[in-house]
Amino acid sequence: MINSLRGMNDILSEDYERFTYFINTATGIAQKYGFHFIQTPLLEETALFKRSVGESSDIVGKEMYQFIDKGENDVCLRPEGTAGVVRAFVQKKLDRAGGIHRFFYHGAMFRYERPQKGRLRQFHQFGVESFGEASVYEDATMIMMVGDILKKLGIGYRLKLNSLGDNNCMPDYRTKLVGFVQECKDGICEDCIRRLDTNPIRVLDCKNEKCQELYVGAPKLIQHLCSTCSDDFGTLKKILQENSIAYEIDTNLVRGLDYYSKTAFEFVSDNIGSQSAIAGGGRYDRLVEFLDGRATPAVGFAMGIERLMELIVMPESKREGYYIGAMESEAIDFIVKLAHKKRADYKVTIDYKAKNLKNHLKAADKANAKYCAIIGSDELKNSNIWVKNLENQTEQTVLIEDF
RNA sequence: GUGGGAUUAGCUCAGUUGGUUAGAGCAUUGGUUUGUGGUGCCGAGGGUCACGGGUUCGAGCCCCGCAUCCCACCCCA
Repeated sequence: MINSLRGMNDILSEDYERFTYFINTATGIAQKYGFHFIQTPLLEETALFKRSVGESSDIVGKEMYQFIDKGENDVCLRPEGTAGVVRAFVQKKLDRAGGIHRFFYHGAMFRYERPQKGRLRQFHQFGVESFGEASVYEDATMIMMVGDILKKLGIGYRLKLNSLGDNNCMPDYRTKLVGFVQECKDGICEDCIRRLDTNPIRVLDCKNEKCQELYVGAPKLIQHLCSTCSDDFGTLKKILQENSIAYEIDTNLVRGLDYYSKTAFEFVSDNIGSQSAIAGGGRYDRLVEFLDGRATPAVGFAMGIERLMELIVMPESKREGYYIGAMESEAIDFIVKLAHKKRADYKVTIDYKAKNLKNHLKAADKANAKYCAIIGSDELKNSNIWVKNLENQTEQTVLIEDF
């Protein structure tokens, strides 16, 4: 027997119901916010992710499905969605068109990691990206959209918030932080020593307790923001408060992708094990430029569909359509015809075997049909059909032409 | 990539110190004397005990390897 690859799952039956329910819900809400669907390829040039996600990130450093194709191109299965959307945005020259462009997408992402609950090698994300709007109101709108989606799905969450500063204040802060960490270099872990060179900000969310103890007195990012960043962060908090969205400031929230600036946020759930992040996003005003576009402010987020699926509260399934059966085998051909006609407008389940009424009712119930329609010897004689409403238990016999 | 646990029917799980033919519930399926379900009763089918080796008179059980899942680290959605 050939099995699926490690960390790659089939989605069917109940999982598929949840999956599509999520996609439909999220899509509906994104459209209400004025976003448009975009689909980008699963395979992209490796350089795209190296330049956008960043070589210092774990994603690019060790988790990419990277290979050389038959044309000797260095290509990669996408590990995340933003890079491809930005590439498309620049390629279609929308950066030069001006105005605001808002997109949403969903699809498979690939990361070569050790799988566990809520972490797969092929997983699915739903994400949105907004280009051309520098206002922090757009950041708040993103957060509200995530909040709306989670609320509609019945999912509880905590929202973590931070600001990463911009070109003005981040470099100064980074220098200060590096200075601080150099002072306690003897006590920190190997990873943090490496981070000092590659991406010093990332020491802040080091999980090592010893490191965290040493960093307690480290300079805090949000205390070193320039006035623009600081004002925007204040405005963001105000907007969230006014819209009744609870948040907690997490000065160590750095996020794993290099392209974020200013607003960074993460939605976490306490009910799905250690992989607790269910959505994450933020502002990335410099990424379009990095990818050879005209400088364009941008902000976005992504949600992990598999992690969300465990938390979704599904609406009650309602009885739907018809179950059609016969009690005499001579009637089978006729009910096949009837079902064909009825399927133009309704979901129809049909049984090809003649059975007694009790068995048909059982089967109709199992099929979750709203009506059970049966033709027996009486009905055959009188050209009518017996129909029972399985919800309210009313029944009637009607002429075939009225069915 | 490193460490730990698990793997028995379609699903959830029992299975004694190694000892005949490996069990249960749910699901599937058949029947249940006259045409009424979701909730009665009686039956049936379904297992290479993950896979590959080894020890033993004898292995679901012990040993080694391997695959997958789960947990932790790492990281993230």
